[in-house]
Amino acid sequence: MIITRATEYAIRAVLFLSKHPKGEIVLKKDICRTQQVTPAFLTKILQPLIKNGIVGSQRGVGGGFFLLKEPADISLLDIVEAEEGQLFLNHCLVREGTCDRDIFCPVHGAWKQVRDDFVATLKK
Amino acid sequence: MIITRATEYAIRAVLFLSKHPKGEIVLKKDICRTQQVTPAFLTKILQPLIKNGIVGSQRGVGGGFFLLKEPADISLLDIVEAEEGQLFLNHCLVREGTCDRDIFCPVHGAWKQVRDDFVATLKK
DNA sequence: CATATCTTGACCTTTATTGTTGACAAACCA
DNA sequence: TGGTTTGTCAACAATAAAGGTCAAGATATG
Repeated sequence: MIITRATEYAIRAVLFLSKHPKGEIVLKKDICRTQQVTPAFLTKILQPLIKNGIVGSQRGVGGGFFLLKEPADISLLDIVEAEEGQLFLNHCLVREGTCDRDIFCPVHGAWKQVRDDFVATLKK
Repeated sequence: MIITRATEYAIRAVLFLSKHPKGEIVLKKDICRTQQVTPAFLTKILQPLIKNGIVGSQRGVGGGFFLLKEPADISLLDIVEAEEGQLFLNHCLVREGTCDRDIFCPVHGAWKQVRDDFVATLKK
């Protein structure tokens, strides 16, 4: 019940990118140097962010990465879900209807609320 | 970012125990039968609950397990923390002061709030 | 075309989860 | 007393997930 290091690095990378002027391209090695992560691993971590339209990339000489959104419009939830997939907390909630206990299980509703509250807080 | 199966079984076991009259001893095999978990694994799962004073046990003929608290006084957080240890969500929060970024990192405070809210919801 | 840089997928290592097993301790009963 | 039932505990094994590396390929620049 803890976010992965990949997610943690992703958050730091976005934070680092957000400190640069909008549209400015940041070199991978600059991110690595400041965030203490190897280039190979950072590459892997950035891909989900790119796929989810949070970060943009540019190849070739002078290429690198940059934010595609306003920093204020990026929530922790966006990054967490980009890296780890949709957030469920509890196995029963993974697929609605999978858990045949939802009708009588008093905890089912509680988990749903916990999840929803958690997601709501991360969105802020 | 999901609870383990061990925690999930623990919650079910507590739920099952709570359906029995207070103080009534429930056989391990009855818990196993109804919750689809092997006796050996259930034994392992129940130990942390016993160590944390949530469940009591009785050896010998007619022995088994029973709740030590009123069901209403047991929160999901009690069970989750018994099984998985204290909840942090984020590595920075694992040990206060470990993360030298807390002074300038805008996300640090956010995670702390997310964690606190999450814990508060689980307590209910 | 040569170089810099990102992309992709396969691969490897380490750690955590999910169980199982067997020796042992305590309660009960005859 | 001694056997039976049941919980306790620590070690072990299998599997899954996380953490991380690498090399071949694609694309932009000059």
